Amino acid sequence: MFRSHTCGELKMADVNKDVTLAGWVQTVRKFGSITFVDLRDRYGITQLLFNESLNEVLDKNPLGREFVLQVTGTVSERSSKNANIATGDIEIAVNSFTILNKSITPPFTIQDDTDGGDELRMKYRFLDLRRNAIKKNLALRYAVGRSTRNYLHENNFMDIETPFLIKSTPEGARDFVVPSRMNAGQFYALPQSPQTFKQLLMVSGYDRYYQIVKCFRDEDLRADRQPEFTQIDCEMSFVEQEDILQMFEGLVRRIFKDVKDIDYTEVIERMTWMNAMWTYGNDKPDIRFGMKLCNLKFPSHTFPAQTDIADLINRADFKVFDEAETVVAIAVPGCANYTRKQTDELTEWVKRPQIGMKGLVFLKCNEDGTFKSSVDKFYTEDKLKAIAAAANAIAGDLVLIVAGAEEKTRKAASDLRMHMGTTLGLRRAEDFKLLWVLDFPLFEYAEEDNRWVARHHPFTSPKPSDIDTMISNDPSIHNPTEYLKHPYANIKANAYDMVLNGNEIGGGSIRIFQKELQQKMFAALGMSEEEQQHKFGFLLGAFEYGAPPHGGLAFGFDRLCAILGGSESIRDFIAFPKNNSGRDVMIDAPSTIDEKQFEELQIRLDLK
RNA sequence: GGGUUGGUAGUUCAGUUGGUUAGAAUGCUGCCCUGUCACGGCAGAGGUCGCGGGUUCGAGUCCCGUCCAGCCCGCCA
Repeated sequence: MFRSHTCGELKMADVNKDVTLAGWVQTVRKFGSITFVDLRDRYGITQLLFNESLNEVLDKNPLGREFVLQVTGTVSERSSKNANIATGDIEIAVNSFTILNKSITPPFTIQDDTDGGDELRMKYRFLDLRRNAIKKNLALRYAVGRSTRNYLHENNFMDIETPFLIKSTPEGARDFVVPSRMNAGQFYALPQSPQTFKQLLMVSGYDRYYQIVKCFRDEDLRADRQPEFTQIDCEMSFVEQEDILQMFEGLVRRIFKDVKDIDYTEVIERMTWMNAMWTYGNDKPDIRFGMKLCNLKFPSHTFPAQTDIADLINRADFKVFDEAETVVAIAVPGCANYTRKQTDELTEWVKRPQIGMKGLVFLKCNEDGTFKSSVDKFYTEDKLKAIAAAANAIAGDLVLIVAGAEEKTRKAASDLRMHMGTTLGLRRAEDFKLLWVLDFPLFEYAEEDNRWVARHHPFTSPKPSDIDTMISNDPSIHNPTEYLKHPYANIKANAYDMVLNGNEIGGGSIRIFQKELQQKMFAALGMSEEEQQHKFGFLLGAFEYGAPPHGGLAFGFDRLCAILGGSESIRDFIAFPKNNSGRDVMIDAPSTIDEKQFEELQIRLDLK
């Protein structure tokens, strides 16, 4: 045995015990003839005391940071204690030591507040992983995984592995492809999700399946997106939407309890997609704070159930509003005293290409009951008051108004709302609020191909009440400019997303389980019968042998961990992540391969 | 594909209006130090200012291009 104890467990009760520890040298503090060494391992840090007699040996064998050291000694009470670490009451009076391995000087400090930048930390990830900050994140990830497995196991779910070398599918994200040597000229694809396999398992009767599984998508990356990521993938048979929502509310509550010791007992709010877009301009709203959208003007077809209040702003000779398709306001609490500089900064913020607005109208609701706006010359004080009232602004609020094309403006209003929420400190990392978004549209219109694409995926079932509409109508779009009038535009999906603090953490749907409806779906997406057979013949075939009604969902495991850990970026919740360009800078992948490998694959490289 | 911010010592950064020998902190090396725990003190080493081109008497600084990294938009069924 290299050690009798870890570096995190010795306490006052262990005083006078003879122990052997092994770990890495965190710091060396020399005081003439005595030396303190902090020894670190996965469990903590223990202070070692090298006394006068050992110091001479130490001088001949000097220790450096990250040396691997084994020491034997006696646990003793410290004369001055350190309340900051768990073992701070004791130290080890070292009798003998062995340097198990040396280390060259690390390129950055192995500390909570390391001096290393992201790029360097990624290149030396094996050193970065020694840091507490990352260790804590990986421990949290492990805890989320354990909690998930326990809950699903207790609820009769069975973990079944599905293959990674599968078939490329046309819909959805770009596939990562793998050439087949034994089938020259043919390629596997890595799964974007185990979707069809878990549906086949339902056909096979494994009525509660789960897997914590890697998925692969060859798309551009973000702080919260990696080319390979992990999903908690679940599927259930003989269920309706409500059964699934309840089962996985239970899972999330269990995770909150196990991992964060939070009793999330409150009712999880539910909102239709239409309502989310109307109220927040966003299909994954952060509902921890207000600042709801006030729709001053909107195209009649987008929200048919809503009352038009455009008269409030129209025909005031203010061209921006008169000509805009959509005008949306938000009331920012307590910001009426914003200076010209601050409002100018907000204007610049919405004019950035990422937001793309032409400008920003603001209306200050002063504490004294007066109003001051950037459109004073177009609107009377009474009108301004009415607009402020419509936006639910009270004295002291700053009303921000954006105008333009529907989708862009709604998104800008949502982005502005989130921006102000962050600015005002209303988005605290340790406050958690869950939300279900329901009734997504089943289809989206793809202008470039003049056809429908599945908003979720092509296996999603329409709402039961919309099945008839789907079957009895021709999906083809004869008049592209009026696609919104096509019956398919209004079909709602039996799909649901779980949203946490403005992040989509999971999503799923009740699936189509009848062959005919699935074929209708494929046809609606512009797939010929031959294509359907070629790409999904196995699924259609399986549906002929008694497929049960089923549905499921998948959680984004990395993202869920990051949010629970209070981070926007998922990278530090993944042991070996990739950078923005999909590179692993530690192992330097991707990389070129040998000519011999190309020969075996019968592939010739001909880069454009 | 686009926007934006950055690239200067091992590391994290500062660097004025274009002007003498490019600085700080930290890390590293050496010496001193018996109670530190961000130990302290003294001394020292350490730089192709990402790369290429241009403007200029003179460029870390200005211009053009390019590469790399971070964040965002598009994209992500």
